[in-house]
Amino acid sequence: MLAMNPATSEKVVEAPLVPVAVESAWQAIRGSHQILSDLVGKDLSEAGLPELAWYDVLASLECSPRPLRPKDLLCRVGVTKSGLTRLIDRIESAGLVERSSCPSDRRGTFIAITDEGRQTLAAMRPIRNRVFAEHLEGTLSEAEAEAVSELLGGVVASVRSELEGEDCCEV
Amino acid sequence: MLAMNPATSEKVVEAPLVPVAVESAWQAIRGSHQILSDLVGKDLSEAGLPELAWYDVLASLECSPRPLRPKDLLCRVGVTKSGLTRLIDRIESAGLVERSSCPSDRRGTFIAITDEGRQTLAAMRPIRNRVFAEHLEGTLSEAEAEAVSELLGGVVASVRSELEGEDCCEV
DNA sequence: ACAGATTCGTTGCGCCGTCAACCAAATCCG
DNA sequence: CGGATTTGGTTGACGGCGCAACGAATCTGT
Repeated sequence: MLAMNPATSEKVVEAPLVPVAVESAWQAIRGSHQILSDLVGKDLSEAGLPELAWYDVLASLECSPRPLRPKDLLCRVGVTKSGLTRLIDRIESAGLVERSSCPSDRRGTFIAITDEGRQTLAAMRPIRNRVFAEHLEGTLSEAEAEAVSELLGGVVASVRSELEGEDCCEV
Repeated sequence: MLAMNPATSEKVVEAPLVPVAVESAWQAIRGSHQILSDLVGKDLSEAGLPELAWYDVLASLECSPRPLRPKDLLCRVGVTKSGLTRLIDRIESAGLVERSSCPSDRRGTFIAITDEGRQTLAAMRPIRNRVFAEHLEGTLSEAEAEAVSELLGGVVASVRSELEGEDCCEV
């Protein structure tokens, strides 16, 4: 109702106009994230791992050559400091990790994966992989997966660099 | 340690082996989802919209030609029945939507967006769009966004069709 | 050396979400 | 029709998470 004479004005709106492609890309990201998280989370929880985040913690701990501290884990899991404290509490009381004190910094805590934690992780890994293998078979070729990884990885890197060390860090 | 003679066995492992591209695509999906949700959620909440999900509800209600009921909204937002009930509770007590009874099915409830809800949505839309415009500018071209939408949209559709009407439906 | 600022991890509080149970209404089917 | 099943939405109990405040340890600058 405001644009009375479109022939004389090239841009009648100055609000940022997001192309439909971006909008639907965003919806696709949300959708795929939710559906895949659900799938993996459900299978893992049926196999005995209560939360998807446990997997991230255990995997990060196992593949790291040196002992990790909560602050190192912060970037690998999508929670805040306090959330991480309680997450570790739970995993520890399940016997999969162990806290120990860090000698070089007496505020710090080392989080170490236990043998049981390693066994659990070993049991969960194929389950997790099977979900991807089964549900992406024939839908997302390796080349396509690489393209997704390239494009979205670029987005993540770009946004991270804009925020310039606000908090995150990623793998 | 098990594969003693790789020359004579083509496949030594039978556990599903997920290609690295799929793994990193998954990480990219998670990362981009988290970082973009954070960005949008933070901007919207600073502008007065407490949760990102409110936007989805309001937008769904506004663009629908006919009145919607909770069960219709279930697919648009990533929550369960009970979660949706309470979500609507909150939005309603903020005055942005209104419940009314559905005449054709007396178990049902109509959720209608109020004028205030429409105003709020109108105020939020450009804020949300600005986030994408600013942070994807120069990082994700329209063609690339389309590619992402195509690939991940395909994944979503494929998985949904496998699950064959388990629950979700999507836009 | 020392006061102030910063970092690391924990904790109290409140909000939000799921699960399971529930009630009411509708649908199915002999 | 009339009982059994299914569907739509709400509620109670419970658990996870973020925010803000805290205490302890470290770092900084003079």
